[in-house]
Amino acid sequence: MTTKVSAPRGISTQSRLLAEQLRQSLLDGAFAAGSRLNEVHLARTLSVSRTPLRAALQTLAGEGLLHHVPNRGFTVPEQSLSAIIDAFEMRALAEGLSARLAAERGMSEDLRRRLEAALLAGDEALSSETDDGERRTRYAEANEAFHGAIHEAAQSPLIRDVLRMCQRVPQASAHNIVAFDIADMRQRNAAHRRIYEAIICREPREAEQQMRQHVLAVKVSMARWYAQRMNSQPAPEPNPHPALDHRTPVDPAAT
Amino acid sequence: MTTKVSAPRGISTQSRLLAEQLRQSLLDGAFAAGSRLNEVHLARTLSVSRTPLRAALQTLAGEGLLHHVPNRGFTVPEQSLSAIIDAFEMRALAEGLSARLAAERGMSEDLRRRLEAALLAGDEALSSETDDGERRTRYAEANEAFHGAIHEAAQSPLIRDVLRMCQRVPQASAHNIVAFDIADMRQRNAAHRRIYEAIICREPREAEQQMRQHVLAVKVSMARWYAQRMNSQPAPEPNPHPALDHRTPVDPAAT
DNA sequence: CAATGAATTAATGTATACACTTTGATGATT
DNA sequence: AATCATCAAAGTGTATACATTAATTCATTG
Repeated sequence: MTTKVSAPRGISTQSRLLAEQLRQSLLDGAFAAGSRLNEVHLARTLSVSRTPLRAALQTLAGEGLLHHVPNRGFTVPEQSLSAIIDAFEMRALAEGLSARLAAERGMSEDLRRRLEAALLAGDEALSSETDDGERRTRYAEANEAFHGAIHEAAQSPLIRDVLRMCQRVPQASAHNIVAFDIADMRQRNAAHRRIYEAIICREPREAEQQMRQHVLAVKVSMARWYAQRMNSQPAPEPNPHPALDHRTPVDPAAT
Repeated sequence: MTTKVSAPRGISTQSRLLAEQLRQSLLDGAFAAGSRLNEVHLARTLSVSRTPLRAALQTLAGEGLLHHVPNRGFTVPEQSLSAIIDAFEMRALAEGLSARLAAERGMSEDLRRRLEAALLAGDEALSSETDDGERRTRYAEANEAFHGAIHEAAQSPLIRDVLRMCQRVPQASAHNIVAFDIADMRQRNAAHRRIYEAIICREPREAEQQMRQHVLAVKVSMARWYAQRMNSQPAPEPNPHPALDHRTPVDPAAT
């Protein structure tokens, strides 16, 4: 009964915004694995109609972030431990290929600067004397910027999408560094520097090799962390994120 | 008008069937690269309403088989030569990982039989004295069965999806063997046998290595074929498919 | 005549009504 | 009491109308 043109439209469509928003929530683990997404409920919660919501869900299902069963709707897929390991293995190969291509194709001035900035940001995050949480956040950002610049340099939409697919297992995502202690981070940072060198010196094989080892090292950290966590805390609850209980609005400020 | 329940429904939904059908058409190259898909037209052609059609298109866009721009609809992405090469590189790594996991995790009796059957089918296709087209078709089937069995043995949904993503470049698809001559096929078949041996003997590294080389060899064949084709036949027309030629002309001014 | 811009047309995005399927509950029958 | 049939409730799938955005046409003007 509201007027048909209720919300002020931006340049993008509701579907796109919804997809983006939900993707982020899913990667943040806001929805419990295995849980079912109720369309009417979610639509009401987000103040949209079912049509754009469904469009977004279809997209995310295509990306593998959701599972769809014909007359039973969309569910959040549950990831086994082996699935997480596989995701790291795959990501190591894809990131390696990405680094190799970056070394082969060279980096633009702009990208090179971004890469160096990311390295410096990593250094700074490690040397600064803030509290642990803050350090993690800042290192995670630097880490993501570093890898992102390389992905861009590779100039391959396919690899970008493959990497995105690897991150559909949130634990294998590039911005997940929860498993790191400070020593880990230092080692990762050193590895970044070696990768950077290899790319700048245009040594494809070296870049690929270094990058693979780098990602596999992350895998080991993650596996170790998981093992500990499993022992001390038998019920691995999904990340209780801000206001993201699946019956509360995803983001109060989101319009 | 007709009653609402016009078509006899199967166990699946229209959206799913449409997605499947369109995916096949896209992989077969039935739609010209760069062409725009008109929803109303396509819906009429396929005798469905726009809603399930759009659902299918959303899914395919999520898979990367289509491109979507907000108020301009769905288009078939154009693949550059480098994109094709990248797809092979990525596929080589993913298939390699797949083979490695198959070797690590072992094959069930059923899968082993299927693998052997695929090998025999390959042998037979090569030794039989049918015409060339028939031989290709049969070899392509054997090839797909061989790789499919390995993918299944790897038991990794992620890798399966990554491989599917690699095949969104139709030229890099496992069932595309148009570039092969008989000598090529024999070499491929021999490689299959080596891969089989490695997997059965539970030698993960060997399996991975052999598989990578195998796929990269296919890449070389394909590249050679493409080069020839480009010289002799500058206008590579897309495969004219059944009743799906509704194409809206590509804007000639679009560069 | 070229260029610009309003009006027309077509195509996509969204809302909503309705049909179909699933699921859970209720009650009858054994 | 247990089992199964039937039905009600809720949820998903589809059709269609309408809104909005892009593309085209055509007239006006410099």
